[in-house]
Amino acid sequence: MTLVGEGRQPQHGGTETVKDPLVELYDEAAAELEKEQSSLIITDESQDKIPEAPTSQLEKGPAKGFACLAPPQEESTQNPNQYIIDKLKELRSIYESKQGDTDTFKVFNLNKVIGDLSRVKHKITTRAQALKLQGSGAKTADKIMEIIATGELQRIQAEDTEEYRVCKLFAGIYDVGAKRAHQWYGMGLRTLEDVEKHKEEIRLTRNQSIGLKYYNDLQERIPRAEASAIFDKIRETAMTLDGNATVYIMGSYRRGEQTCGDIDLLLTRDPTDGITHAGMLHKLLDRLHEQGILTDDLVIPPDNRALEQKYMGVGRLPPDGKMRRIDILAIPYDQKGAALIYFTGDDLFNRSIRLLARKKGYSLNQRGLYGGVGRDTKGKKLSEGTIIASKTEKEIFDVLGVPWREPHERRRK
DNA sequence: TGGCAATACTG
DNA sequence: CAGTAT
DNA sequence: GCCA
Repeated sequence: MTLVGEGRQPQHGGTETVKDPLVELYDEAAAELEKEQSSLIITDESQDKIPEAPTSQLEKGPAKGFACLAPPQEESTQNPNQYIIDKLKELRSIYESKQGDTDTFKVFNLNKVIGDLSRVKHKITTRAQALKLQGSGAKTADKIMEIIATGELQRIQAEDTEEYRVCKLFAGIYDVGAKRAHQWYGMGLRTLEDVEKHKEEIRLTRNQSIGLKYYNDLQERIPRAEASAIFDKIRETAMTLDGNATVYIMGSYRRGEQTCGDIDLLLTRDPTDGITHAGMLHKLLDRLHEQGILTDDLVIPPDNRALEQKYMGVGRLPPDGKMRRIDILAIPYDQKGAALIYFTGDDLFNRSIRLLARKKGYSLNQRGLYGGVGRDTKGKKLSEGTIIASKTEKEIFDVLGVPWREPHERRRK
């Protein structure tokens, strides 16, 4: 066991050559890591040999567009394009609240642009520069130029309607998305009080009621120190159940962010003594309820003996902390690496690295990296394939030729 | 012009 | 299956 | 919305 010392490592593994002109940046980033977060996350990254890559579709590494291959973002320095980023985020928020299929991908695309924009260190002033950003085409470049020229974006003002605002309010309720939000708007609802008042007619689900009940608390970010305190309590409780339990805190906390959207925990246990964590999650949940840490369950794992389970719920720092979203993922010990990647995110990084895996003939999910995956002509998965790597993050990164990225380097901002 | 990550739960 | 969530 |  080493403390977060997954270690930095060569630029690429496997057979691919990912050219990376900014190697120095990695070293700088590495030098400035080793922060408080380290002490809490214990990752056992044993150095297993890396299996050979399957016959790859790609001769040379993908040239661009993979956030997981891009150099880490600079810390602290105020971004010179912040005002552009802010406007694009507003636009993204509008697309998010729409229902159409294409809107989803506009969001997807804007995420790329915003990601690249927050990574770029020079101020964008020309259309040519705007066009160079990843995910930025003619339309986006025009928008960026408009923001530069006027400080505004007409598109935003046009779409900033009552319906948009109300739907955004509704979609803040857990288990309410764009569809239901617009549906309720169409029924004439305008406020959270309206929703409460008409809960029978609109057949508010159990989870939506919970989401509504704690609306304000759940909208708030969680201070890092509080997340840490909740994590400590839960870990202690787990340790009383089984001294060999392993509990990690993941998500935005592991990425080193100062506030977290929710608390993501990972639960597992080294089975070398013949004992697994089977059944442990349910016991843990019971204790956490007794302790007043957990107050409401959103999704309880159906099979309490399974090694892989996902719990979603609401809880707080007792006795009277604000209500927080808490997820606990139990996973088989040997899938720790893949689970760490999945649960650490961020989502853009995950999508990027999964896309890269697929392009190289693998498939990556929360359980591991698979080779020999059968896919139809459209890329739809037909067969599972065989597991290639899953124990450590590094092992998976190596096979994919992804330069090592510390958790705090996996965020787009 | 089709694809854009991959998977699980609820009603 | 549609919708939501991670 | 962008890109292969």
